[in-house]
Amino acid sequence: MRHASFDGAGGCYIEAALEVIADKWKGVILYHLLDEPKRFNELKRSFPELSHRILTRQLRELENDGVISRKIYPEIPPKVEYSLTDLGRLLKPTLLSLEGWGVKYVETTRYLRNCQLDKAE
Amino acid sequence: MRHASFDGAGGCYIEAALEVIADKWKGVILYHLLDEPKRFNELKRSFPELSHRILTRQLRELENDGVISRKIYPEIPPKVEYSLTDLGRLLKPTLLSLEGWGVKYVETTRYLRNCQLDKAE
DNA sequence: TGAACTAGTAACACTTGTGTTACTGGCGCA
DNA sequence: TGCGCCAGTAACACAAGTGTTACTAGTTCA
Repeated sequence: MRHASFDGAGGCYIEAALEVIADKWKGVILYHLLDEPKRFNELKRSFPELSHRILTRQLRELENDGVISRKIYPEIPPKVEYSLTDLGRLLKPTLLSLEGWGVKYVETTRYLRNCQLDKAE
Repeated sequence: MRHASFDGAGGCYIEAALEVIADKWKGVILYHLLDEPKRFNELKRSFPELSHRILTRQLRELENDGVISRKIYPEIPPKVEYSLTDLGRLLKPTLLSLEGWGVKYVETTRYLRNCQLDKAE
């Protein structure tokens, strides 16, 4: 499903961006990394519903896409820290913009839902 | 996979926003509607790889989410026009921000790809 | 001694999303 | 008469994404 190339026609860059951040957990993972690096289990604790395995994969994909970097401390027990790369940090305004719209969306649909309830009664 | 509710904790609003716009074609469809309403087949012609059926479904879902509206002109042959709702128009800065980051992402990864080629040679 | 911590990997099942094909009906045109 | 236009729907196949379970190794703590 990945595009091999992007010529920028017709909003292709939007597709490119969404391919990177739009998987189920990636947006939220990036959001949690916006301000500070986090360790693997630190992230895992942030998302109790997210399994070990899936977190690993999402992190690995984000790493391959160049938006986060993985730093391994050669300690026992192992310590691995995930942080945004320069490219990842550029996502901050975009993510905040998404969040802002998300608030409006949730408010609006909640309103619409209430309206439908009103009609139903 | 849809969330029933969003309490806003930990970037949940980002998830909410992504659930609306992040399906394969939705970002691009919205992008094409940013400036003017479009007819069904007009959109279809913009995406030759996108099948009739899929376009219908993506449009229907966007409509259910309240970001686009569907206006039927009772003519023969039928005319159906899709345009952004108020909520949809609020997405404009977000989509442009995504596009901007997409450009940087594509440039960066192209650069990285070149580097790997350099190494391989 | 055995459990829990760290950060993983491998094999598999399940769910969702995407796409294909064939069909609808009223009209214009050759 | 038969084709294409318009905007769809229905039934189905297939690919991708998500999630579950069981496993790894070295260390610390009870």
